[in-house]
This record gives sequence, C-alpha cells and structure tokens, in this order.
Amino acid sequence: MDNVNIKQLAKALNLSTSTVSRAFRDNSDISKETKERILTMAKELNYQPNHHASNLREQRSRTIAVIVPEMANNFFSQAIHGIERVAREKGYHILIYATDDDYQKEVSFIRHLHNGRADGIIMSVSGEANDHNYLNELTQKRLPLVFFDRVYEDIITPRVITNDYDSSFSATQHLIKQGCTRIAYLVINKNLSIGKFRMQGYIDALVKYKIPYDEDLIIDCTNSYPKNNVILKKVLTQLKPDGVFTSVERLAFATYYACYDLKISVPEELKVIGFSSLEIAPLLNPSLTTVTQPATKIGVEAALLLFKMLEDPSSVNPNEKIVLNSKLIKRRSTEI
Amino acid sequence: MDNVNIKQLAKALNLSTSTVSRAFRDNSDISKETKERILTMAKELNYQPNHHASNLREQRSRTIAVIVPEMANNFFSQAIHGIERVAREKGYHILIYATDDDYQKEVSFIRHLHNGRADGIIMSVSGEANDHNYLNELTQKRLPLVFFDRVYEDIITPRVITNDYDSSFSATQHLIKQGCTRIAYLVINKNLSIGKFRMQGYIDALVKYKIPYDEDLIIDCTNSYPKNNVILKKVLTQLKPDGVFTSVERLAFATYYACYDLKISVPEELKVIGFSSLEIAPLLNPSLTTVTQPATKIGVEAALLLFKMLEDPSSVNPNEKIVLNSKLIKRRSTEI
DNA sequence: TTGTATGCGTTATCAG
DNA sequence: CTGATAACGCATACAA
Repeated sequence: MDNVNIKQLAKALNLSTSTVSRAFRDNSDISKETKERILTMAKELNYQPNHHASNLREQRSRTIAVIVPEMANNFFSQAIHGIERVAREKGYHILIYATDDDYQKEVSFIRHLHNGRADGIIMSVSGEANDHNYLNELTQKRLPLVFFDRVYEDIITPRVITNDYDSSFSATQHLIKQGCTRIAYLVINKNLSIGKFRMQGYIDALVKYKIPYDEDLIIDCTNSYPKNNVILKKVLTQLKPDGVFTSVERLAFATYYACYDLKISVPEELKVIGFSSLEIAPLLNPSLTTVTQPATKIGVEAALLLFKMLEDPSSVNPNEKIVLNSKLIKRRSTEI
Repeated sequence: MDNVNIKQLAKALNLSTSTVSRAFRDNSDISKETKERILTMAKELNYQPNHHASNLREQRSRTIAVIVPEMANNFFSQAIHGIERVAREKGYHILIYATDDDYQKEVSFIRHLHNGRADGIIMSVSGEANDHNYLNELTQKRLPLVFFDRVYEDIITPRVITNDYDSSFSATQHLIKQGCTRIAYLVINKNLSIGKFRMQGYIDALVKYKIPYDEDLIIDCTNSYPKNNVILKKVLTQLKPDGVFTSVERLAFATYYACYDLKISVPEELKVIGFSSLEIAPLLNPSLTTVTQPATKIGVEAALLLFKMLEDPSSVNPNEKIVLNSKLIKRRSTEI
C-alpha cells in the first residue's frame, strides 16, 4: 500500500481535493459533518498530508535547525533536550547538526539551510574563525537565528547566555577564599565569547584580592584528551598551581586524570572548580565543585525566543539578550 | 533580498530553467562551459535549490529521522553522534525526536513521519506498551526502519544490538568471582528486550555458580531519581545484597547515591557494576566497573544499515541483526 | 546541447 | 458550503 494522497482521499469520499484540504485547516469554512467524514476516512486510510507539498505551498517547514559544536556533550545534549520540549509543544520538528568545532562545517550548514528546509536556526557557535559575515546573509534573508551559550559578539541577533563573568568571578573568589594563591585558568578557545568573559571574571577576582595575575597560568587547552593530559601534567608539575579553574567541563575531567596520574591529591594539594553540567558531579572522586549552567533552561529559552521571532519578527529586538544565572555548587574538590 | 529561485537564476543567465536545473545534477548532459557559467552565477546569487520543491518532485527528502527515548543521556547522545557522522558523509540531514519513554509519543512520531518528511528511521524504542503493530504500517509503506539497542522483538526489521546476554553473564560472573553471593539486578523495564536478555545472563551466571536465584533481588526501578533513591535504600537496608548489577547507567548512579546516604562503602560492603557509557567512569568514587557498549559505533552501524536499505532495499535482510560486543571494564567498585 | 511542457501534492483564490 | 484551477519550485520526458 502506497502513501495516500489528498486526491485518493477525495475520490474515496466523492469530494474535491479542496474540500478535503479544508478539513485539515481550522480557518476555512466547511460543514461540520463533511469535516467529520473526511477526518474519519483520513484516519482510516492513514492519510498524512505530504510535507513537501504543503511546505512548498506555504513557504514554511515547521522545522527548526539546531547547530551545536558537538553532540556527545552534557551541556549540549541537555540544551537540545530543552529545545526539543518546546519545539514539540509548538508542533515543530528539529534538524540537528554537529560542527565538531569546525568552522567550515558551520558555514556550510548555515548556507545549506537557506533552501526552505528550516524556518529558523538555534546555534552555539564553533568559534574557530573570525569572519562571521556569512551569518549576515542569514538576516538579509530573514532566516531567524538565535545564539545560545557560545556566541559571536559581532553578529547582531538574539541570544541566550549565562552570567559568565559573574560566575567566573565567584568561582575564582571561592578558590581564593579556600586559600589558593596560584590559580590556573584552563580554556579551550580564548577568543570565544565565553572564554573571554570567563577569563575576565577570573582576572578581576584576582585583582580584587590583590593576587598577582600571572599570564603563564592561563592555560590553552584543546579538545583532545591525550593532548590535554600532556599539557596539564606539564602545568601541574612545572607551574605548581594550588587551584585550577576550568572554563569547560572537559578540562575539569582532564585535570582529575592528570592529578590521578601524578598522584596529586585534590583538594589537599590542588583545588579544582569547573564549569560543568554534569549531574553526577557529586559522585566524582572527589566530588567536583561546579559552576553549573541551567543547560535545559537555556535550550528552552532559546527555543521560545526563536518561536517568538517566527510568530512575529518585529516582536523581538535583534539585540535581545537573555541572561540566565549559573549556580556555584561547592563540593569537596575545593574544600580546605 | 529574497531567496533566489531557479527561474531568476535562469533569467539572469538567459537560459531555461531546465538547463539550469541540469547544471546541478550530475547525470544529465550539459555543456561544460554553460555548467560552469551557471554554477558561478549560482554562487554569486547564493542560489539554493528549494528543498521542498525538489523533494516533492523526487519523492525523497535526503533526511532520516532518529527517535530515542531521551536526549540527555550518554548512550544516546553518543549513538546520535555516530549516526550524525555517517549521515553527514552521505549528505543526509537528521531529524531528531525524543519519546521520553512515552509510547504515545513514539506512535505519534512514527505516524507523522509518513508524509515524506524522512526517508528512513533509526529508533531505539520506548518499550512501554505491547502493541507494536503500528510499526508494521511502516514496512507496508516501505519506510525503512532500523532499531538499535532497545528493540521490539516482535517487529521484523534490521537491528543493531550488543551482546547483552554474554556481557551480563560476564558481569555477574565477575561479581561472583569477587565474592558476591547476594547479587541484586536492577532494571527499569523487565519486558524490554535489553531488560530481558541482560536479566537472563545474570540468572544463568548465578545458576552456573550454583548461587540460588532469589526473585526478590530483581529490583524494578523507574526513571525518577527520587523514587529510585527510596527503592534502593530500602533494598540495601532490608535485602542486604553484597553486589549490585545495574542494567542501565542511571541505576548505577542511583546505587552510588543510596550508598552515600546510607554510608555503605563500595566496594568493601557492596560491589557495583553497571551498564554504562560514561567516559569518566574512572573518576567516580569509587571508579565504576562498567559494561561499556560501543555507543558511537552502534550509531554508525545503524546508520550504515539504514543507508544500505535506502540505496537498495533488497540488499538488506529484514532479519539482519548486527551484534556488537560490549566491554567489561573492571574498576574499583568491584575490587575485593 | 538546450528549451518546452508537465506533474509532484498541496493550498488559496475565486466562482458557483 | 463546495468545486475548479492556478501556483509554489523543481526535475524530467520529450521535442527541437
């Protein structure tokens, strides 16, 4: 049995396709009983209006695209979960793209979304390159775009972020209050908005507590576990920090692994705090003090914002910035 | 600037739309230079062939749907990562759906995918209900379907699973060899294929080592953390097992939390082993012995299988079953 | 090699 | 309230 289309359904009912079509839209006038009749038969034949045909007609797809740097990542999967919830409620579908932090892919995804496949885009950027102008093509064509978490500051479009500066300040302050004086800041991409803001919070906390800011303690890391392990072991043995603040979850794990390898005991010899959405942070050895972002909520808010744009573009200020608060959760990794 | 369509592009070049169209498909004949000319102009105008129009025409969407029980879950996000990689390579897009273990949603998603939106489906089932017949509609309409990990046994369609029985047997055997004699098996849905197979491995290992099988030690858990906590505390205090084998990751975490609360020390008083795809299992306190499924690979294989079906339906046996091996990784939670 | 014409399945407009 | 018809943008059969 092939897919039923509106024509066959119409024939089965001895009606015109237009009447049948009307049964599925709420606005058009149609007698209650024919509508009933149509819907019943539709269910019976398991009729599903062809998505491409209606979208071609209506010039919209009821689909949004979500672009993230990586899939297998606590933060992003939670954010996607949030987006999913909202989209489902609105009857929208979700296309998903992972850039693997590759700028070329990001550009390519965006470019290829200009073909009607999606009505809007929610994105956390890769942050690899500096020319983000390709994104402006988007707005010219009015494909609504919402950034979340990792954003390009030079692109004007609504965004959902967290109070990175403040929470970094608090995190660093917490380390200081726990007695740290040589605090390393671990970052993957210093140029990315979150890298920058988080670093500034770190620096300003040092300044406030009159702790000399040592540039050597800003540690550039990568996305590769083995490389990070090498880097961190070197840092821990040579620079001998007494505290580590990591701008992303993965680097906190890397720090733990390095400490295990070097038999450095956390928190006695080294205190560790990190941005992390890990739900089982309490189960780590030792339990990890975290700056926890409301990942799911970020997704929800980003989706709501996008849908607001889709419903009425003028209702959203392009400079709209929703700032959610992260939470500093103190655990054993920073105990005295 | 609005979206450019093939007509405008044709006019700009003084060509017919068919010629232009041909420039984008490899098979049709067209002179090399006109093709060049077209492609150049296309790039200039940033022309993107309308996805709905071509799909309506071609009756295929170059899109696959992925349905999983939940988004924010290590195993599934890794599997999706694997699927993503393959799909991207093939130039396919991915629609994503989370059922939240709700059977109704699952049915609804599947039903609504019968409208041309997707060419095929990769799914890990919710497993809540017993009537899976709705899925047979799928095959009648030839929407290719591949199951992974959580499957319905009564539906005939290709699947990618792991050697659950064997690895459960090994896991249980490992606990026994570490001296456990009262081993609890924690499960969320006993009726689901993986729940069943994993349980059988557990039971058979007990039998082999002549350990009496006590039905009370099969513990039905839920997806809710608080509820599981209550259940587990009761189990640990009243049934006093000396080993716990969890059929899903989440229950291993729940066990840890319960042990923390009850000050039961792992592994001294209780040994714990669990199915888990957690990459940081070594960082837990204590590090967790796991049965680790090759999650990403499962995704990759499932995707490859689906694409094989898409390319040539007859090339894949509907009973095809790819079985990948999980790995038992021994860590401190089961040390003597 | 290129152009013309048709249809994919739907919805909107207009007439009845 | 219902039916005929055109159009959405593209790809192909066929004609030139």
